[in-house]
Amino acid sequence: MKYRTHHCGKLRLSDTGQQVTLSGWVQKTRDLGGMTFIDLRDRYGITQLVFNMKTDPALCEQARELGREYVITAAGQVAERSNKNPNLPTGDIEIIVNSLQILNPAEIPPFTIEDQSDGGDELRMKYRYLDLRRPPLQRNLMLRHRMAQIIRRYLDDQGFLEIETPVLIKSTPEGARDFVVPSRLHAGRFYALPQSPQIFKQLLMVSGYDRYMQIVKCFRDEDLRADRQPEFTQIDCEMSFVTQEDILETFEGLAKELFNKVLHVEIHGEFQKITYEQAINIYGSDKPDLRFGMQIRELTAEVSNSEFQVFNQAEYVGGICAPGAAGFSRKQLAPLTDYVKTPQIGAKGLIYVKYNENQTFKSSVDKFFDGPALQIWADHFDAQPGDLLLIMSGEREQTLKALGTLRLEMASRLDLIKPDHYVPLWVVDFPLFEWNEEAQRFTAMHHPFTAPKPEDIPLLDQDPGKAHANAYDLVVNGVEIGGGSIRIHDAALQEKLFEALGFSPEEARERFGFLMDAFQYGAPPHGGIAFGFDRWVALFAGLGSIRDVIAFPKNNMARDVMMESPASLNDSQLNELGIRIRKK
RNA sequence: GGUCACGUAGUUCAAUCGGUUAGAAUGCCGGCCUGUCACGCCGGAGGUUGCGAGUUCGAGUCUCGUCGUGACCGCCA
Repeated sequence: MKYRTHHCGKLRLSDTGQQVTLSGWVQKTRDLGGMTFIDLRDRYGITQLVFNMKTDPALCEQARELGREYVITAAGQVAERSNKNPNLPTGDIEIIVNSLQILNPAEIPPFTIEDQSDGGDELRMKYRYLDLRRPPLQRNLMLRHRMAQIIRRYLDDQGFLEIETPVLIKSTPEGARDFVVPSRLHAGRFYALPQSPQIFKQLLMVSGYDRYMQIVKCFRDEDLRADRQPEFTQIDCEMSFVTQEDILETFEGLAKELFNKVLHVEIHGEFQKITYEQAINIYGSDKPDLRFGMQIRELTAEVSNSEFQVFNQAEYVGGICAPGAAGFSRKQLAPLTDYVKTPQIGAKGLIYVKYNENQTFKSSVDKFFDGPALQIWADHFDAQPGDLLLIMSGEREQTLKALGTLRLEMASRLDLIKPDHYVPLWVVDFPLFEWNEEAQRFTAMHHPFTAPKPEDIPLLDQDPGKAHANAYDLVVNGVEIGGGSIRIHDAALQEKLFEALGFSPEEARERFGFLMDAFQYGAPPHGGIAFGFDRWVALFAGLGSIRDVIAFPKNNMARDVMMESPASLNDSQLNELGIRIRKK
């Protein structure tokens, strides 16, 4: 027998009269008594089957017994409908069925398999294989597939080779926590799963594969978020004999290709570039959303000589100008103040200045600042009558960060963010190091193989915190899509960096000796980039969470609630691995 | 490690200030129905209010603990 001659999205009016066979899932039965309609679904669409009590009562009775999600094969003749359904691509036709076979009955599913399911997140995750039957999820996975194809083709055209790297590797001291795999053949030793193929792609450069790419799983044992999974997919790339400019140009091309082919969005001209420092000062974030303005402006100098102690004692005073928001009532301002004072944001307070339409001012600091003083502030923000200034003060870094969060919050409250609007940009000149309070030492901001800017190499000894790197991120609409750097290709400089990061020479040798050895044998200058593929797909799908662009994701406790992983091992497995579980 | 929210019928939700028999929609089951496509109409079944303790004359509602789910902070080179 033949299961199908066509799929369920295929048949049109022009196929009328054909004898066809379709297979799929019963989406819905509509039993009218004398006749029964069945919507048959596969991943291509829905086709209506029709059964008539008058022409074939036995078959019609059989059709009435079908439940939701039964898997069936139906054969029959394509016929024009007397009542057409304009909402369905196949809505002009139906199949007058003359043979029906149940391939597999189905339990009643715990939620509806429709565009808008009635099921909650928890239930849909537990029955992920049912959720994946729904068209929105199928569209997401198809989008993901299509983007992967475009990426491979584009990079192939550019001469990149896709080369696989190992998944069982060695734990490295820097960066995220490693997922670890015990070795049976070497009891007491462990592999680690790669946080990224970083070292391997650099070794491939040493080996002369001057353009490498891979769409590859990476693993990080850290706490999860809506846009973070313990295993996730990177578009991992590396190039030799290139400058930062060469890399940005190449991958700007990739980004434009994806925008164009997938979203039909044409991005004209070069992507904006701003430095890390600018991003922090103007947007309070290293991944700014440039779909709207409302830039942060510093006011520290302007407010320094007042009676207002809060400002006088602050390292930093700054704010944003919310356009047209002077009409905010007390009822709207109070929750905003509460919002910035939540522990997550950690601001001490929020000062507002209403620049009224009649050019007067009303502020929460009227006691300390008169009209002319506030006018200076307003001018500083290029505020128009009708705007609302929101000011915060405190420690510089923390206040900028809080202002950045407030900026996003206000944009959403004022509805300033247009969907289907995309503003990509490069954030460049990241600091080489950041101070880690917990470890009381510098850690690499990007990773320990990132090259310092040549002019900053002397700073490694004098003031490492001030050194910048040839490191860059691609940011779109406030989402960090990818990042990379020019790498160190000199063994001596690499050694110096390990030293700056606080590794003893022995430690560096133990962990990365093979890399430094490799650099002794003719390492080309090289650099690269890695993109968060899941995030990129989610961005294009218009989703805030990457879960729905991953077929089988984990929940926010890193559990797979469908298969119930992670799970215990039995004693014989543990014995074989030489592992004993410590109680509590 | 921390903060917050939620957990009631298969499902999505409701239940006033702590008050009497925990409701609705949808799904499900049965019946009727020949042009439906959110089919319609009639009827029916369906509940350990996540779990445990406490306060109270009385707890879905308040308190504590616990488990689960989600969001965020820390963390994520």
